Amino acid sequence: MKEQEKTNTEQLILEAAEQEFFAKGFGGARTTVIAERAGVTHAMLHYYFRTKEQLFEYIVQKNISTLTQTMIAVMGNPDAPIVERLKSGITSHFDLIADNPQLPRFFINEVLSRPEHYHLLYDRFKEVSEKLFVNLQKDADEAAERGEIERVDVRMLFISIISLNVFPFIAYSFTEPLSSELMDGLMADKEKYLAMRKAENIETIMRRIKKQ
Amino acid sequence: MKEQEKTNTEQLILEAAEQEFFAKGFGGARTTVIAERAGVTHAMLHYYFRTKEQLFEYIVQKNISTLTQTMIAVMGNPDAPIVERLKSGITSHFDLIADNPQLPRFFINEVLSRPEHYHLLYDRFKEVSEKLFVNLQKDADEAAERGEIERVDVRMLFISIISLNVFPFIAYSFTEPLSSELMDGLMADKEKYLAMRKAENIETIMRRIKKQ
DNA sequence: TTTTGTGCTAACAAATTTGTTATACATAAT
DNA sequence: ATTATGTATAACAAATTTGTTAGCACAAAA
Repeated sequence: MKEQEKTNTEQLILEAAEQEFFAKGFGGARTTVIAERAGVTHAMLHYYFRTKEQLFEYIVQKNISTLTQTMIAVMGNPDAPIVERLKSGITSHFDLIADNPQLPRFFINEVLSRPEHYHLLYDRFKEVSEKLFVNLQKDADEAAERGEIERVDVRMLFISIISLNVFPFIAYSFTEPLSSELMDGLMADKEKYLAMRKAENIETIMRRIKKQ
Repeated sequence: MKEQEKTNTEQLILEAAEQEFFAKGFGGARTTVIAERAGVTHAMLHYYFRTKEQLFEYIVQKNISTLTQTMIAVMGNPDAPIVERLKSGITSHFDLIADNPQLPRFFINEVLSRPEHYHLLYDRFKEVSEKLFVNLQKDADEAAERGEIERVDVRMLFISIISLNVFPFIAYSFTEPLSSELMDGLMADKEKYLAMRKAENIETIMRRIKKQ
């Protein structure tokens, strides 16, 4: 049996565990609930994963690369001109988060507070980001030199993009049910709302760098 | 004894509980740890607050009005011209969050997932926000009519402002330790970094509404 | 002085949650 | 056919966490 091919029970446990840990965090999640959700006996959970801690660890490992991916996505395609590069960066980052809407909240809550995980994430991200940051800043500086855009600090831009892209998903459970009445149906159609947000975020960042 | 004047022990418990609940959430927090942090016996916690649930409820109630305040702050001073109004709105919102940096994360994690609290927050916020939204949109529309700013949907602007202001605090524990090396010292001086972020957020929104 | 009530402690009980073990049973290897 | 192996269950044990109780000390009221 290959590494990837997990037994059905194991898969069921992993899927249920991810949902529970994403929803309640490590401290709030209950292994009995995970077992129930997976439709297996409680003992099976401890058979496949000795402890709750190990099961959690597995879920973290499984998702850590996706998160790194999203951070790198923001940097956009280094071969495209700066404006296109940023547009594509924002777009692909937004789309990745849309595919994994619970991921940012999970990592902020559970991973960053634990030094072991934090450092793992940090190392992985650092590996690839350093060059990309320098490269992106160089691109931006050169474009500014040519008068195409304003001179900007790409690290600040990076934080703005992540804020604009991630926060709406973190707060969606909050904003969505509020929407119908309070926001006058702004988010009634989720697909439409997300498309609007994505366009708005691109527009916001484009205007931020636009030469005046 | 007046309502507000709590005994010392009760205060100690409340302060420790807030820290614990903010840090770990309801499920993750332990009443024994709260008691230890407060420097009182475990029985005292149950003496003053019958259950963990009640203690949690108390902390939520205590903080819910602050959160509503922050949301209203974004709307700015309705008497000022639109540009000033938005600038003051962003500034006061940012400053309020800076004073209560753990509040957004706490509410997103703990309150919005619980319908009882969610509805309480919703009702409180709705009370005041509806008129403010209509009023702000009217201001914006009139200014756009006069050619002072772009025509914008203030609800989208509202979400952008909150994203830009709140996310850096939600993710601070994440971004800060990363900063020294990875972000090349961007956040080394916290005060300076926050001032920069605030200015950046104002600049970003101002450019978003600027007539082109 | 006695009584009453409040804040408190220590020990304990109950409940919940995590983790283990003894056992069964199917399937594949010897 | 027998043995070994992996998957499973049910019942149980251990640990953790929450909640309770009996009673002490001390202050204020009767």
